[in-house]
Amino acid sequence: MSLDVTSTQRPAPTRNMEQIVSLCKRRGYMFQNSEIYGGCNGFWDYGPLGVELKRNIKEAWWHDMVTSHNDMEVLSGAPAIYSMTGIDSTIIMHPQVWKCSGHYDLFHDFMVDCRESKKRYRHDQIVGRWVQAKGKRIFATAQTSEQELEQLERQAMKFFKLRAKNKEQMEWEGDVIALVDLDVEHRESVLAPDAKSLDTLTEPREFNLMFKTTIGALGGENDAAFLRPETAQGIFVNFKNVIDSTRFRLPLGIAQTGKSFRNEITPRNFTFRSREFEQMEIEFFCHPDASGDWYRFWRDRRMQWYQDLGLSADRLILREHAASELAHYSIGTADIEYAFPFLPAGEYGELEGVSHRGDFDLRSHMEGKLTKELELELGEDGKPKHRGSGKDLSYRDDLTNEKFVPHVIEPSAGADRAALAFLCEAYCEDQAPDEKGKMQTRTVMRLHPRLAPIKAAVFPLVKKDGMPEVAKKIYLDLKKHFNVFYDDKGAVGRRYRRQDEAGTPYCITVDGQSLDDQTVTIRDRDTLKQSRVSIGECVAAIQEGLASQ
RNA sequence: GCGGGUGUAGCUCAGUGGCUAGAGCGUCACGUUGCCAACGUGAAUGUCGAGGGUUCGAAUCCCUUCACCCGCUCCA
Repeated sequence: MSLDVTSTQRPAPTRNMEQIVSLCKRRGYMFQNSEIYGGCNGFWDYGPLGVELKRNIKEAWWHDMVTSHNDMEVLSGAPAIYSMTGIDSTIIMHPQVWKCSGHYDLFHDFMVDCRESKKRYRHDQIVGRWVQAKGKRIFATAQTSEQELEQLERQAMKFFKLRAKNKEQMEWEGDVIALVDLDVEHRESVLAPDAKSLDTLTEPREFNLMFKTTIGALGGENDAAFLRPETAQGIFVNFKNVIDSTRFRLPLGIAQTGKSFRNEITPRNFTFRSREFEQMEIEFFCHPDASGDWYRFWRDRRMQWYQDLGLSADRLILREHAASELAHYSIGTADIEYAFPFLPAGEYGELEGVSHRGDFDLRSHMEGKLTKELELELGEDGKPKHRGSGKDLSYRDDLTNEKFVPHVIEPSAGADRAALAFLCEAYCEDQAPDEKGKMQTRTVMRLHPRLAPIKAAVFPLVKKDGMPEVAKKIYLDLKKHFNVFYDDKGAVGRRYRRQDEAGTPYCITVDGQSLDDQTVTIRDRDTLKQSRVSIGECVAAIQEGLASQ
């Protein structure tokens, strides 16, 4: 006897971030880290349900991209057959890795704040020039840009309260010089780029965007190392090892999941901007001539993956970076972005970046840190600023005998951001009838069955007449295949609703009829429909559900 | 880093100097229950974010600090 349910159509989900955060805490998806001590800014923990969700996401990714990859046939949209494999590298690596990758220089910016305008600037991006008018001499500044000269003039005119026609009253002296090169004793003459009064800039302060640590119990400054800010470099530095230790041939993708660390300046938006986060990255190595086609293949394939696991196409966009944003060696970079509920309408947050990186990374680890123009960056002494490994990371095609430095396509996804997006997408309040047939609000997490922390719950309809015994046996049988949950407490309707909030796609109920004919009902989370199957068919029925959609 | 807001039970929140800090939901036990949370009875639950101060007395006023949210900034 199945219920007569009318609310099968899917209403527009309520997407209130506060309610989602509240449910995450209440049901054990996510907790603030070190909460009993007041929390730790930018760090979040996964609870009993959250850890299963995140594991399922990572396992789905690894399964879909790596272990189940079909390397015998050309995939739809792919230029050719290709191989996939994986590695697992350490979080702490040789410090030179980050110097050659560019992270060391980029992640060590000195910043100055303006006390008046509250703006923050990179210290090395401010330039200025001495100027004198009305008997006063100041150092007017502007941010480095194409219009920096006009900006300087405008800043100075504003300060001296001069009209455009009187601007010749200003006497400029010397060339435009970087603020970095200005003598510190002149600080009180500096007019900040957006200030009206003098001397409003703070001391330059170092922003360590990488987490610094020390190798060795007695280590000092010479033993400084960094927690990786991305997993990608572990793949690049192991490229040669993978090629030499296997019989893989290009094109080849090497996958890795793992924690990365960045000192985000502003951790914000629940887990979206965390300082410790987990990545799922692929570095796909291919021949330079085909790299454009592979880039488009991966971009589209990764976009489709999120949709296959339930993210709505309406809330996903593929944002191609403009040509002006790209390093000149790159054919393209596309961000896969999701309309998170904490963002204003029309704005999207990045889930994954797919970029064409040319041979930048492998060459950097061969020769040393490269500029964006792919030239070796030199220090003041004319030697390489950061010396590479000197190892030959090029690839020899043993069929054509051609030797080349492979190009790389990098689909780089955030596991925590994916988890957050799936949770946001899944959160839904709909209407379901109570025992009197009156419609009640129901909170349900419509997670894809593959991602759902618990695949099925098993209930005896009532806690008597031998039903618990039958249900427990089914529970133990299912447990060999899936993460399942047993509950015999309270009214069955309440048990259903609890599973709805946990996102459990199926509830199996043992009732009076089960005792006679060895059948049970399976209730679908989204439609509330029940179907009756024999006890022996339960595993197959759930497996079918996991495979569908 | 700046400005604004918030912080009281697992969750949502009430409580603006005066009894032993409350409510709803949730949780647990027993009973009831034969399919969608709100039937009965009973129970547990709080460093009032943390530290310090003022006061006879502080969840409440003051200072410091931490976290979260919003807006700048940042997003390499």
